[in-house]
Amino acid sequence: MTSDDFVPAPLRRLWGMSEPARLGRPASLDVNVVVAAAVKIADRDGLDGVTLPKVAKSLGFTSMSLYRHVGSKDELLTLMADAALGPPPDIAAPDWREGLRRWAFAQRAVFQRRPWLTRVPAAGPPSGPHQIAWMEAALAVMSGTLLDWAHRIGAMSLISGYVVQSVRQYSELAEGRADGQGQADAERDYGRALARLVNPDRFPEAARLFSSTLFEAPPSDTPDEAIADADFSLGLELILDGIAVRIARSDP
Amino acid sequence: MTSDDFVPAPLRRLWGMSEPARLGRPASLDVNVVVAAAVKIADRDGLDGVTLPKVAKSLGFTSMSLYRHVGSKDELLTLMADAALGPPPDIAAPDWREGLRRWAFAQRAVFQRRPWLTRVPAAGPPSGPHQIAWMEAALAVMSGTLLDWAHRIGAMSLISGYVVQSVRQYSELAEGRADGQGQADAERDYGRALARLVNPDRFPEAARLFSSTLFEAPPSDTPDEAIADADFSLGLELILDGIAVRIARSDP
DNA sequence: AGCATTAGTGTACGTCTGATACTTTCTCTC
DNA sequence: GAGAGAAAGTATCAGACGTACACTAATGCT
Repeated sequence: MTSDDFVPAPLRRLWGMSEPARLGRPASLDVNVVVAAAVKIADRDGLDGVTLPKVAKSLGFTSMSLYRHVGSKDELLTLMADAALGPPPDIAAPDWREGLRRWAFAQRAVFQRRPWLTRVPAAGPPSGPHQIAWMEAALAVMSGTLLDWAHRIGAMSLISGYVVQSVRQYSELAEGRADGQGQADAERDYGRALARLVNPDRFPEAARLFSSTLFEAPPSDTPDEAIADADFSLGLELILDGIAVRIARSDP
Repeated sequence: MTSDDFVPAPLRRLWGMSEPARLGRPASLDVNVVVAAAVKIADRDGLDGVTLPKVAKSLGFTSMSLYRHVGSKDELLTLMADAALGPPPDIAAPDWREGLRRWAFAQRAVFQRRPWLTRVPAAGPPSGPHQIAWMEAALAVMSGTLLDWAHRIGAMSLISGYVVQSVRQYSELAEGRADGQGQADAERDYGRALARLVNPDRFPEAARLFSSTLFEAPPSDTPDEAIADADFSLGLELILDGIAVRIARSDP
């Protein structure tokens, strides 16, 4: 409708540039209220629990009223994602490697707190103010290196993608268990079931894997969280090693 | 119900161990037919297009009839995922690095052909025969290295997660565009829009990025596919570098 | 004072998953 | 060779969801 500086409406909403509208009936609702209510529901019921009727009801309005403020459910999801991400913490570190490590762990902490964030479909490249702030943090960490822009973005996306992927996978598996079974127990059962199904002639390596002790009892006093942390770090350090190679290579 | 070897029903269906049932009315439908129909619909309409009524209708049955064969929609998705993945191609290669690279590209090709595969929620660890076959292929490639099991699985998951993540991201963005706009054009618009929104005081690095020429015209004769391939390779080679470091380290 | 403008509502439609209780069609046993 | 019993497929139904459309209600500008 309006065109303050040729910025489209969804972006204006993302960046909080909505003018309060000087004519007609004043709104008792605004984007931020709607988004906050939606986030609260997602925190409680997951992403599928977020429906327009439920969000509206939690605010004492009808479903259709929301469309005055968000345009579509997909847009609501985008707004929720940026709001729920929040600003990045301070990750000041002595070197790029420690900085990126902290960045990854900080992002992971946010996603673990709100696993539904990892399932919001990306409607476009990162565009929200919080997303940009996280981006800034990662770029700042790498600003001392000799990497070019493409590699900086590549490294950042790789890490960020890894974090998303690993948290989503972990939370999907945790949901799949659902009963009181812990990760360690589930892995043991998994290993045993597949040891019976996997034919050593067709799948020699996999058979060796499933008859190895890898899935059997971890010392049992190891909490699930520690296993998950170790798995996560293993992949992350691998990525950081790769980035290190690249940095060393661009420094003659 | 039955208990051939204490293998639960969903796994029996995955591995094609269904006994034809010797009593009662014989089935005119079976799991494979249902799954094949569902896959065909997913290929045409995406994952959200797969609904029990539609699958049933395409076979000339009613929705409820499917429950005789699949148990739940989630189970159907799991079955679809393994069926659609298909067996891995031959990726024989002179060394682990080339082998993993081919493995990654092969997986990417499958996912690009069926982007909905990247959105099937993981109901459990990889358990289907095709998933195991792909696993076998990756493990075989690494069998010459000195990595321990944990690192082999870690490397494999990292690559596989990267492939999934990057194809999903790419296809989500492509859907988001929807109009005839290509990737290059969209990136240019994105860069310009954000150059206006990003305040250089709050986000100095990001501002430099968006005012850099990175998002501006790639030579314009570069097809979208080539951009995507280059982005994908950049991340993949980074990961492979990381694995190389790890392999070198375990070889004294 | 009253009109253009904006906020929020009511209703309706087509869609989905899955529960329950049924009819139909087959094989195995007597 | 005839039913008994078991499994396959159906009919109907309830509760939800997203959103299009046309409506009423409330306000500030002129």
